Amino acid sequence: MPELPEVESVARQLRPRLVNRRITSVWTDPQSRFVDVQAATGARVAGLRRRGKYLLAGLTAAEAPRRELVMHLGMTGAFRFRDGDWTPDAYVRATLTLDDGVLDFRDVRRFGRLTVVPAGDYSTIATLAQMGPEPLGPDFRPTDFHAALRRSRMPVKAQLLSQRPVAGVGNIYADEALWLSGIHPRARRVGPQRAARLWGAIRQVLQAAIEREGTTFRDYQMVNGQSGRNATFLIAYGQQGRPCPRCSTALRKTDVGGRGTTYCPRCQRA
DNA sequence: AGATCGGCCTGGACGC
DNA sequence: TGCGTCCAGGCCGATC
Repeated sequence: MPELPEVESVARQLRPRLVNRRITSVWTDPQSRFVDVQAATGARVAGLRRRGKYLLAGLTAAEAPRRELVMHLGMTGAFRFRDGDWTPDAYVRATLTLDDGVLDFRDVRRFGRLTVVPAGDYSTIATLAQMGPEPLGPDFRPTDFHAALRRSRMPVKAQLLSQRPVAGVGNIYADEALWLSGIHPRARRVGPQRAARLWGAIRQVLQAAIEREGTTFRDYQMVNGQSGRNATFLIAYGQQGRPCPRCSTALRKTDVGGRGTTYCPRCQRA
């Protein structure tokens, strides 16, 4: 489940090997969620950045308007270069041939997406178009965050997963941040003080996870094939039945907005 | 227009 | 052993 720290780790490994390369040909699996990726053929990759859980590669080509290759890893997406230890793989859904190598997009469950759009035009990608501020950037401020949470009556966890109040938080880090800030995932009203605590908790759990190159719970792998090291540091996500480190109450698993949710029934308050 | 819910997709865990 | 069922969940689109 690649969320912001996982996608950031992928971006850091992908960037030096993709930027300034020319894409000489493109292959995509017709059964997967790919749109206009052929339009990347012949272009040069001018830059690679992360926005929430998306990777955005700027593309330049002679006699053509600027475009962007938008990449989302879905649940099981991973990029791998065909290096020395490469072997054929039935789960490769797309291949970008570069002027100096071959980059595969492997995705067992086909939730990943690759799309080429006019540069900056995300109108066909609603989640990206409506995405909230980067949680580790200067535009993410406690007061604005509180105001954003007040604009909806959905449970706070569902709001986080919507990507609108803040970018890049998924199921793992939502559970972690809500535990850290002592807020019940089903809370529908979060006051300014609790919003500020959640603001800080989101930044804290994401920053720590980036430093450990993400959480590998099942499938997530970096471009070099390695796993992230954050899984053993999780306090809430997937830890149902274990004692809460704050109050020793057994963590409970429930369902919020159709997503598995683990929380402390005693010290996370609605 | 916002909220809700089912569908997508596959492998793995589990029960009988 | 083998089969069936359920679960994981980011995002999208249909529907209310």
